[in-house]
Amino acid sequence: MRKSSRRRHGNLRRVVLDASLALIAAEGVSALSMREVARKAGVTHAAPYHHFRDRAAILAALAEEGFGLLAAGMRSALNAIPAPDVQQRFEACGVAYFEFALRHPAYFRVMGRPELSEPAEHPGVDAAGAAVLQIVVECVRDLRSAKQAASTIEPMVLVLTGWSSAHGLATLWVDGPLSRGLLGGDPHVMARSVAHTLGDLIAASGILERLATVGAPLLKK
Amino acid sequence: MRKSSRRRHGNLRRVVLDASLALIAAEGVSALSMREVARKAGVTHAAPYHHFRDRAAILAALAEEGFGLLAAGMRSALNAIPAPDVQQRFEACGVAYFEFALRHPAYFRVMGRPELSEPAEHPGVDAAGAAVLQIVVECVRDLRSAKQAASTIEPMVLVLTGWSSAHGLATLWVDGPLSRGLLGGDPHVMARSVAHTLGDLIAASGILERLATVGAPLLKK
DNA sequence: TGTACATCAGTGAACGCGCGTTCACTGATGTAC
DNA sequence: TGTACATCAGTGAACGCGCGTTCACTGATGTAC
Repeated sequence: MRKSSRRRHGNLRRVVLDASLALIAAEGVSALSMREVARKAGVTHAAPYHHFRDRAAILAALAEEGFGLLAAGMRSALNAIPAPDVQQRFEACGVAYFEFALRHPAYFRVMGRPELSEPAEHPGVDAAGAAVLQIVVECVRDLRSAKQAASTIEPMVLVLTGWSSAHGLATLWVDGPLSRGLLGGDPHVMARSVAHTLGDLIAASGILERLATVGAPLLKK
Repeated sequence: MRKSSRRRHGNLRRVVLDASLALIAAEGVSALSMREVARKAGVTHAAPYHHFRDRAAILAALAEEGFGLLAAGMRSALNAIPAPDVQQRFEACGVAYFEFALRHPAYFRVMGRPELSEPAEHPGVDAAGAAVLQIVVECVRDLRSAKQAASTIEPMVLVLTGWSSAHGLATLWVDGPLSRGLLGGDPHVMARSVAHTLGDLIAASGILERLATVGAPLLKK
């Protein structure tokens, strides 16, 4: 490639974003620096300044893009399931959320640390995040008409569910949007509500009697 | 304070750890540098090297300490509830986990990013983390004998529960111990298991019929 | 179609800064006698 | 109790490095005529 052909890149904004994603996926958000990303993009370290004011601007662009992709993924997962199967749609919603994180760890990392994108200066980020939450709300709303029986649940899966809920709520508070008033609640009440919900669900589902027989071997360990 | 009185600190290891916690709580893990922490500890920038080999050694010490505190908090919460109340104990377990994160955000941040403490060089960290998981497993094991009826659950709380579970599982995979083989499973199976568990529990609990009447106003919005 | 010109994305040198790490040092403390 | 000495935690100077940011510049591209 001749030196001259690198002028008037035309595409640098996208190239910088992709290079940032690669960097963040490989070494974490803290590895993202203007100079390193320029290096990875094959461009002088001052070039990205023509497209992004600073590091936070790159992160904000990635966060907004990521929320858009996540929302699209969840909507597409939901569309693949007939409207009457509300429980499967609810489950698909959670699965899609996780699958997104698995497929796009760099986006997920940036989205999970809203303080890095200086939300006050980039309102689009919060708006894109709110759109995702809206999907979850719709899923739960749809659940109101469902009536299905519980199947067998393995104890270690119950452990994982409980752990995920607790860890997720904690993360959403400590490093996420909950502490910034998203659902506008007291964190202690939230914690007790979620824990109590899981407990109630477990108790009312009749799963406990089955655990005694079906799941016993796994918990022996 | 005379200059001479600062010699033979005697306490610097603890002071450095506390200064690190303050730094991490205020500005995140990436704000922790050897020089900044020394400055905050009121000591020359080379002094901490007599107690910690490098930055990772400080983080490893914090992570191990944090897991110990979390385990102690969970055990103490469990001990406050009579053994027969297994569902309340299960709920208290999740609440204690969250309360820990709320009270000790700096510890929680470090614990949630195991790669920073170079676990290969600091095996005590993983051991301390495993001890916490063991407590959750015990809680679920105890649940096998419980039989209680579900009370009323608010729809937004159900949203929060689902969101927390999905976000928690995703975080535990992307930036946490799950991807390092802790429960030794395929992530896609894990995601489907957790989602299906929640769905099953919701369906089997009979909560759905009640949502139609009790929770309707909240979902209208 | 061909030419002259304006634009502005990318260049490369330069600045000051905080960082990690090393090193010979020094002096407060604890111990042996 | 008093003295001499060994220890080693903390000092402060020094090194090289990558970073963010600025700046005058330059030359490929698009447009007007």
